Amino acid sequence: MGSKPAKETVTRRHLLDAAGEVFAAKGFRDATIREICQKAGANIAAVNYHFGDKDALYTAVLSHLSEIARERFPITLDLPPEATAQQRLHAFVRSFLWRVLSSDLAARHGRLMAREMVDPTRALDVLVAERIRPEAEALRSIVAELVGPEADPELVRMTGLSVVGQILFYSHCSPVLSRLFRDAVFDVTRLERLADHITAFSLSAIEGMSGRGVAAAGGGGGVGKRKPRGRR
Amino acid sequence: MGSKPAKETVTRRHLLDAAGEVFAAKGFRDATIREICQKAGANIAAVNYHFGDKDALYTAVLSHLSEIARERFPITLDLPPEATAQQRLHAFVRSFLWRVLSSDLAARHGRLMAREMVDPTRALDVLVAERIRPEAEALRSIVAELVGPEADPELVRMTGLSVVGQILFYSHCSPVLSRLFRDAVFDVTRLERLADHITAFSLSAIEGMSGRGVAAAGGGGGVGKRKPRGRR
DNA sequence: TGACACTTCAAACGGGTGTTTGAAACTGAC
DNA sequence: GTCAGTTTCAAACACCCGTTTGAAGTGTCA
Repeated sequence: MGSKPAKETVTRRHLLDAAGEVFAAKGFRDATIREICQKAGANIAAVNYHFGDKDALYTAVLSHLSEIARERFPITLDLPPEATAQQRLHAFVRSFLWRVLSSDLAARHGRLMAREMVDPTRALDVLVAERIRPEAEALRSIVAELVGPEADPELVRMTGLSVVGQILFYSHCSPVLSRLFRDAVFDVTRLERLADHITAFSLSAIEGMSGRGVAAAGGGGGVGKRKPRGRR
Repeated sequence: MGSKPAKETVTRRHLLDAAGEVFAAKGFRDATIREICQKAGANIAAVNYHFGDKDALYTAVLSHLSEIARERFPITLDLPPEATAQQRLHAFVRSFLWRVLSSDLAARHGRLMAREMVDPTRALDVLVAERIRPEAEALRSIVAELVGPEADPELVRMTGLSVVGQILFYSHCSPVLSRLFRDAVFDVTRLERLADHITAFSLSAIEGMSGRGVAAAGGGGGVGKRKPRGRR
């Protein structure tokens, strides 16, 4: 619990930055303390002095980056509290996509999380408890509102997973994507278009699947392309 | 090119099996030759004698498992050539899901591929060229037929990625899923329901998004929620 | 200045890794 | 039984890793 606040020295910050870079690029195991220290301009013993050991450095990086990602791209971007479920879904997709693909610090968090999901370290348990579960619940409630109150809980769950699956795919498979398509760079407009697509795709799917579709109403902010009142 | 056929001795096969197990469980880097050999009941030098080095063993495992997966779960399961696009999409989703989640040998391939996608080794390039790209093209043509011939190629691409994203998510994030939901086992009926959901979700999305929607017609085999057709 | 706590440093330690080696064991044909 | 070819074996090698150590540097306050 209340461990010491960990004085913010300059070397400590350099180590944190360099470690984020190297861990994101190579993963926990393949990253070496020697490389991290060299990139940080610090001595090999600096990690052990400032953090204790490699594990502690890793979890420090993870929580640091995840805090950055959360405050830069909060799940409910700048939505008013009375936003429609459609708008909230769009905001969710958008913020997640940016967290994971935008080419700044937060993206390191994306790659780190991707690694952690496929090949968990001990840090995943607290990550699931503190970060992932709350946001999964947020998504669940959005989807539940879209699908309708009487919907099968398992349908709601699978639908939510279909949404995040579309998003995380771009993060998890980016090495494959960059090999499949040579124009696989994600600039701002590309990201926005992607967020629009995923949102429209999901809303359209939900609307079509739930015989009636609460989703058909709404019509809030310009989320999808156009919603031509689905045939069914 | 035509390297030697690699005599099939019993030790070689044991090594291949054990390596598949260990590589799938721990990844290339964390897997040790010592553990593989011990599991195979072979001497430490056996890997170098039969395969050359660790890298060669790894690529041998990868190509071995990917061949198994491809022949056990071909993309067009047992469809007749005149099957509708909807049926072909269902078969695609189903075979992919089984490749990745079914709890037999092929699933090792799934975990191995997941690792390879997030954290590529040198083997990924040939994997993309020989295995992934052809199947990506197969999916593209299915989606193109569903979306309509006049559709924007980028829409087709993003839609295809939305489909595989939903599938691979379950493979990539299984450590997270098993922590989020404690009933995260994938038995046969669960898998079938999942395949049905992803197919229905995607078809519904496509139908709703493409103003008209070729998908509306079809009505072929019961692909959506209902599932009359038993297992094979 | 001198005492003190904090931080950095070069060097080494112990352990685990993939790989090599040279001999031993085995196999099957003559 | 002999012998060549193949396969196994225990032991060692060379390397890289995370970590530790004890001394040297650095700034602060009395």
